[in-house]
Amino acid sequence: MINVTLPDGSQRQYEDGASPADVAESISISLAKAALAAKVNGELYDLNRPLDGDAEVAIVTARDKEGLELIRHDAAHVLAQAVQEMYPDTQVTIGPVIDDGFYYDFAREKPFSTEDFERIEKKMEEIIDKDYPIVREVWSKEDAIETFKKIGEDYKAQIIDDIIPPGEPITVYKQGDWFDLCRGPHLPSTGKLPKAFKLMKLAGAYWRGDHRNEMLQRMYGTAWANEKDLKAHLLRIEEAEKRDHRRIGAQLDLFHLDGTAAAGSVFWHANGYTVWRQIEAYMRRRLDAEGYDEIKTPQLMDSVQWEKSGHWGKYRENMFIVPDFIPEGEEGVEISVPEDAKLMALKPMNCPAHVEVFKQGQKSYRDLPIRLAEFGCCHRNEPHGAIHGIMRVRQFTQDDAHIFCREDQIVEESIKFCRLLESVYRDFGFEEIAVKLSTRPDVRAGSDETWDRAEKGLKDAVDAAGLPCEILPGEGAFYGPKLEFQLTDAIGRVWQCGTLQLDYVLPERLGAEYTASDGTKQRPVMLHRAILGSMERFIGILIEEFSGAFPLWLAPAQVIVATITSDADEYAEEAARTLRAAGLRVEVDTRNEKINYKVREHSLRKVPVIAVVGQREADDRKVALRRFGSQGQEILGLDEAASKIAAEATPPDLRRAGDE
RNA sequence: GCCGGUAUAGCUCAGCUGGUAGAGCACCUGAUUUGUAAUCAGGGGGUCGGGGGUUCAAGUCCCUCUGCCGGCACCA
Repeated sequence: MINVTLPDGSQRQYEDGASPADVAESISISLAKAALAAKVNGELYDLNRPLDGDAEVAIVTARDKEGLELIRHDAAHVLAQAVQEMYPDTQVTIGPVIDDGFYYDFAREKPFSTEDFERIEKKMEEIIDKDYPIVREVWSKEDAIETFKKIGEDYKAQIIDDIIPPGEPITVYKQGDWFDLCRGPHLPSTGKLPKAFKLMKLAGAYWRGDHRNEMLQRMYGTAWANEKDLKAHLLRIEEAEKRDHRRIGAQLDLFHLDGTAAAGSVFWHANGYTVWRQIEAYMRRRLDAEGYDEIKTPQLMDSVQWEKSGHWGKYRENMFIVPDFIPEGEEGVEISVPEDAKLMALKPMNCPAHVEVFKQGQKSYRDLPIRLAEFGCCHRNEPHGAIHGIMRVRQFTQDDAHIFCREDQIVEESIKFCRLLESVYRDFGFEEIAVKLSTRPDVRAGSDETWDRAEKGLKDAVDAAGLPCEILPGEGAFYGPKLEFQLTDAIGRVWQCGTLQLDYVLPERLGAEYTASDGTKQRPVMLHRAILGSMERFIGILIEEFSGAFPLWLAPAQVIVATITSDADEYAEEAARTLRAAGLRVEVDTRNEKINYKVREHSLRKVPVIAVVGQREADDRKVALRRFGSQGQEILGLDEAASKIAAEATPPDLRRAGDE
């Protein structure tokens, strides 16, 4: 007999060899029906896998996180089986669970088409209807490799060969005639898989994620516990697409992109640039208050400078090179660059230039830390497939700064930075920030003691700012560890925004030094840091975060004064003057249109406040305010309205200053 | 850069098996002076992404280049 402890603490006895399925059945018929797998002493078990002895058992159903993952994992297997039955010339590779679903990578000469999806889904449903038992088998590594090789599954054989240590057994799951290498666990049979899945997209993916390998065909799918959840998910995607910054950027006339005229560079329109200017002004105030010195450095620098910094050797293929010469010859004639032309490069980053500024004159230990900030416009020749809206561009402006400090100042400066970043993100409405700490890579500069101090310094800084942090071992730059601060866009794509990187190397390479208290020359440590990351990316994320309905302080047009009849035109202009005098961005709409039409149009533009004026308001010197997102109206005296809206439109940092 | 898809009016899109382009919105003109999410009528606008080919004839078929979209790789 074996003793089983259930999650509620109660105990039951079972025959030797009993499985979680027996446990579920003994509890209730409905639980037996809903059971997908079990947690046995914390480890996930197949429902029919016999218990090894006394155990704590929790039955997993579709309502558990693990249950949903099982469903998705099985959906991937059923997909693979369906595809191989329909296209026998296909090899399977891997098919993991991801957020909201799964994917499976197939190797096949001929490309699949999304038009095949419907037929594949039908085939998957057939496999579910056949209700094949899913059977776990334990094979030896050698047998497995031989078997998979024999049936032409070279990728599988390779996976087993590479991943499984010699002599260790592997598990194989069979469903009908089809089987796959898999750690498991799985559902007891294919019939348990809810018909609440959908194939979503087709994409290329390199075998093992390495671009030197062949490209496989990846099928993405989504799978849920029931049809209702699936529908809800599809609806969420649809809603998220409406928030796409590229779409809203066009709708609200914020910016445009022209891949032919300037691939990967943004044409900012007045509306979008107004948002930019508010953000820039805000950041400038925050930096001023934190003791930064704002500077401006050259766009083009001699290649010699980039050689010194090390960028020329390592990152040249991502830099825009500009030969410094005067073209000769007739108009329309091909320009040839003289061989002896000096080469310049558009800056891909600001650091070397900031070191140059630091190096001017003598620096004492008393001067440190020196914090040099720049809204630096950088160019990077990104791979074409990487460009994405305004999130990943080839010309972008960083809210960059470099802190030159002594080693004993690192922790304090890092803490100050994390606190500032946290406060800034909060001001923009971001509560959840993902923080990653990338630690020392195998190949690195500097001693272990230095790395110990640096990594601890960054970790202490994040902790002090009260931010949760994930460690990415070995992901740091060769010159130092780094913190990355990530935000998520509407579709769930994660973007790096803020960063803090410790650097002992560049000051050395470029010869930055200060005079220490004992009169010796010392190297400063350099902290590369950005809060927003790039203006472009950050604004892109803001657009998606707010669906284009910016908070009042950021909105391109804050108030629209809209007339009902032309009798109120003159008063509308006066109202606008009053509102503008209060510091607001105001537009007037005196067009010969119905008020319904105007309200609709400005609501679609997501203008925060519509001030309606008709004869009544003109007579009483009032305005009827309608807020974006609400139906009601508030009638206020003109002066009162101006001061009230202006107070609401105060940027968060100035509001705090005003409160104190 | 790689795999797949895609490109028609300012925008969103229609245009079957080849027979020299169409809708809605937007825009312009006129009428309408209107009280909180679309007033009515008329009008203008496209060398169908570029180049090449097949054909009596190409938006439609083929090749190629470019951009864009979805992934992958990359992201100092």
